[in-house]
Amino acid sequence: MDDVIALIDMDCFYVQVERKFNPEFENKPCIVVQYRLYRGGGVLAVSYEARKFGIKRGMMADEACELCPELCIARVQETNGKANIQRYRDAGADVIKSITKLTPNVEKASVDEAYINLTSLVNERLKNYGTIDESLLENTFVEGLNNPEADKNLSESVPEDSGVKAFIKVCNNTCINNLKLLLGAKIVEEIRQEIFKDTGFRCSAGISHNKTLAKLACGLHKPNKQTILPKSSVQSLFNVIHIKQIRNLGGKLGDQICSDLKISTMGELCNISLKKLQHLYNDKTGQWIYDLCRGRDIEPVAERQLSKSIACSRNFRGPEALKSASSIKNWLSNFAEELLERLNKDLNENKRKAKQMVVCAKMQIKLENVSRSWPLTKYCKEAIVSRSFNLLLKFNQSSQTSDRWFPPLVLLGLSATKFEDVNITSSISTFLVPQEFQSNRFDYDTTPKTTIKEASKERKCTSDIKDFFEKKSCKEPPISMITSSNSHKKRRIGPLEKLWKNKQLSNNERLPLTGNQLVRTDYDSNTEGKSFSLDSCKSSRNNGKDNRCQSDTDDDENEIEIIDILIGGEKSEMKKKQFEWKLPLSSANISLEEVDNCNKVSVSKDARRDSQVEHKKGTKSIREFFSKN
DNA sequence: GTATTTAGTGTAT
DNA sequence: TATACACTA
Repeated sequence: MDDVIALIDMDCFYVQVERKFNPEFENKPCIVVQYRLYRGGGVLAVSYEARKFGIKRGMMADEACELCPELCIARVQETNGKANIQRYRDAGADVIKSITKLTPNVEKASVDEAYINLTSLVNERLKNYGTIDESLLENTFVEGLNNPEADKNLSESVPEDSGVKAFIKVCNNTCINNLKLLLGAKIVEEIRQEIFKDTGFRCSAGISHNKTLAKLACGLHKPNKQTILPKSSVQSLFNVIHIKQIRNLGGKLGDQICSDLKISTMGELCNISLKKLQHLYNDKTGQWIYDLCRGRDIEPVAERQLSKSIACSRNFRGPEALKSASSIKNWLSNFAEELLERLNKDLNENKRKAKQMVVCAKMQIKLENVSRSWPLTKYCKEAIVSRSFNLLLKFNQSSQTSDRWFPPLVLLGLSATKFEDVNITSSISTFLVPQEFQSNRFDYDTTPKTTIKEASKERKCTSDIKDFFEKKSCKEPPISMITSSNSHKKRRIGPLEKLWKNKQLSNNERLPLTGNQLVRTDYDSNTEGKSFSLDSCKSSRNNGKDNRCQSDTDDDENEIEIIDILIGGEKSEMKKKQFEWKLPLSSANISLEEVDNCNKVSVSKDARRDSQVEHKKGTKSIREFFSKN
């Protein structure tokens, strides 16, 4: 309850995005529509000018046009006979990126909404808090202290009393939590300005102590405004708020509550005993409702700026219902194609790969929903199409010798989930680690990396790597000098090596290596910074008591750090597993080769096994090399 | 004759 | 884990 949570909600987001492409839509009643054959298509977003005509989201476009003949209509792009909302996804990602510049505690809640946990930022500011001037909160309202009545009979140019002045007074005299909300609102004003500066998009916001209250507050003043909801105003607000207006109560549960208890407001819900709620709904839900109507909600803001799944589906209603195996296969192929395009874009931008695929369908008979899933091992269209089709075949009641399919499908879709990091070092380590110790024994990091902060870190690394390999005539590659105390020469560290070092910097602990010869890296100036050779060198280590590798020189120390990362030490450490290098490496080499006019990475190693030296070499494209598997 | 659609998250079993 | 379902914008 001492937390400060904000919800940012983009105002009629799709309309704003379309206005960027069609500036003539600015300041006019405008809607965004998807499809057109049936009654002009469905309305997805409505500008505030158009809302005055009574146009609502979910209406059909023909209906909307009747309400406002001069309505501007933007249509969602279509690819392969299916609506494609990538434009809005990309715009949404830009907004998240902008917010994340100020704080990483951002949860993407939908394509146009994000929760922000401002608690630590606010506590920072609290330390050197002087006063906050009303003029810094121009677009802020305070629920319960504002006075909408004040100007009702006055001219429109007189603004409603926002309540900010009164709230500042309250903050100075009373509760620290109100002051926190005030500081939070100041930060949100800044965030909203930043979003506008970066993207040109306007948004509304709510500032309160939890997600549910922030969401409710956000809806109180729109568009391009923000609202503080202090704890002291919650109960009186709840007296006029319908149960179904509250987040997560807008569906069947909300209906159930209203009809079971013959009530309609959150205030009334407060009069119901915990026991009764738990009896009607189950212990967990009952407790949750009991807390919620008292303004309590403990759901944390998850630090997550990327989607957990990427999906692609379409309805086939009425006559469109899919009635043949070939049409189903065709659509699966379209979906797989779109999905793979998005998955590859995601892989590039966010360095992660989906590990599970789900095919879902709704059958016309009984409108029964079904889904089947399988482990996704490679991004391959044909594999996805045949696997999903074969799984669906089990629901086909027609003879499989004919093309006829029964019951017809009214919905079909594919969804990719269970994302895992593709780690830059992992492919190198997978190669260097003997086969028999890979897989189970050596499970790379599977903690989801879904924040932009981390993703952009990775992105930066990739471009360094690309630069490293792609600059064909780089006489003096960007070099950082490392001096060693007792070494006779200065070692030059090229960008790729630097990258590994940088990764190490974020990792305090190191991995114990046992019974190994360590590998040494040298920068080869003759090849203009394009290759490394990794030679064996002598080094001993402290036997496990200390996690650090021992070495005689600073130089060795640096090298060992690099090698730790090379073999995936960082990842093992995170999983609290100890990695042992069973086969001593005598040498390893990473280099760039030109094959078929393409730059390829070649990695080779010599490992000693039963006094035999085993030589292995592999060549991959740069992209393959840096992706997992 | 039909008809919000599509894409997400979270929970229960 | 697999599947179904609820809820949301």
